[in-house]
Amino acid sequence: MESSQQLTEYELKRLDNIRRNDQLMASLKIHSKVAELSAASKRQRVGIKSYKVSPEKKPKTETPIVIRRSLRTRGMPPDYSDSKGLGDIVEAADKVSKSPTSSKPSPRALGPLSVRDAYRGTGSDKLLIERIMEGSKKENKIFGDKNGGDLMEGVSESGSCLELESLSLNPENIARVVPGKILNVRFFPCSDRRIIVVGNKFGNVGFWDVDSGAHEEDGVYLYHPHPGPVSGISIHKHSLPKIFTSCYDGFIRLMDAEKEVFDLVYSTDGTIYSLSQRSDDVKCLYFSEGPGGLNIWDERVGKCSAQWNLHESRINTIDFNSENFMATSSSDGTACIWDLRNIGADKPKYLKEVRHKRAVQSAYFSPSGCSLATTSMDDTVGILSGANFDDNSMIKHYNQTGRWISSFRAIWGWDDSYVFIGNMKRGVDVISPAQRRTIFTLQSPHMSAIPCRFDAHPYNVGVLAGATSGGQVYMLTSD
DNA sequence: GGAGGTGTTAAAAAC
DNA sequence: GTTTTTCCACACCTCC
Repeated sequence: MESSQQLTEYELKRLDNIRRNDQLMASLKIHSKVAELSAASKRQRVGIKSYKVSPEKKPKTETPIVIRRSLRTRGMPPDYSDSKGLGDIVEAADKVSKSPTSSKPSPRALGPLSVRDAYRGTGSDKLLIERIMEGSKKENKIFGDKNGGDLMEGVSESGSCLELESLSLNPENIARVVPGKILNVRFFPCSDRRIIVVGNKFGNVGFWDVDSGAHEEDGVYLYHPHPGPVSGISIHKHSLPKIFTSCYDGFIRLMDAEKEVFDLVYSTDGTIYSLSQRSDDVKCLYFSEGPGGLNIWDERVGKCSAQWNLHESRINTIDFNSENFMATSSSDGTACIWDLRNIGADKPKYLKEVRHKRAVQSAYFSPSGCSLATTSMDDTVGILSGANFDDNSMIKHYNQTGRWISSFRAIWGWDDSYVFIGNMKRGVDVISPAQRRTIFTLQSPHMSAIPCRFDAHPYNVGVLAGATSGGQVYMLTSD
């Protein structure tokens, strides 16, 4: 064994650096996060696609190391007057850092974060960035040719476009994309490719390029752009290289694959619970903030163009149909439909309200826009349909997920025939709104955890992504 | 009425 | 293989 006297000056200096880095990391409380990610990478099973974490990587500008305590975590009500857009960020950072009582975020942490610095993988993410850019160029060309129209493969004019019995899980289509609980899952809106984006409770954003073919990274890429749980992911069909993500800690970032940066779009002391965009508007972001607030961020003016208080408690989802209607679901036990042309600036008035007995986790419009599906902790899935959404039916569905599993959210398939929702027996329940009952349950021996959050591929009928609270993603297909 | 405490639940991590 | 840990939902209970 070498004694310290035999160490070279360089080695001593290096050990000293390591010791000081350890102290710094301990003081910033990120040791646990690193250990967690390293441990997770050791545990992965052979044969299952998984993220791989680089243990050495210590980025210079790491957002998560900033101890940033929001008003909420300090037990104080949110101060909406302090919400800052991009134009005011430097000023906001200065103001906070001068405060003697609050912890001091680095102003750099409030700026853009390079994709390279946010990356946590072992290999290169060059292939992913290339794939995203390729997909974007192709989609933009298609939309240019088709004058912006949507094209869905396999949709027939009448009846359902999907044979339920053919929906299955191929063991090849399983990947561990991030560590921990997934809160959001989205397909990249690209017609000839399956790229799945997820956000987890640690602030990671993971990508799974399903059609990548076998290579070192398994097509799985892990980033860490946020300090807290990722509450929303939005990728507009007509603005493809741009991936918006929001987090509980009050940040909205834009991953621009072209610029290779996670830009900071919006920052607030409030909690951001959900994020959405309208299909006919690429310039505005709709997001929920604090207990019941809903804001519209307008990119053209660089600030919020509207701020409403629509609910008594947090807004869990925001969705739109093509008729200027917006649906919100809230933990106050209601879901509401709003007419955006006539919402009322001061005292917003809903067009329709659905009352559940407990918190409402989601409210999504059907593909036609004529129905609404709500999911509530009161063990029902509500279907609102008919003229003026006057018909309301409540379908029994067990939704008690406990605290470790993300709450269930019923989503629509590729037409108005079916609604998909997870169940506690590691299956996917299919509800028929017409029959007002669960008509089918998809189960697979390969599904080792409960799929709780879903997304239907926007162009490929029968391609359904289910995400679990252990970081796994299942891609069901109907081949 | 609201602050504070607790039970629920499944999967990963640790043993 | 078994036990421990996770802990940013929510509902329900008690106490003040």
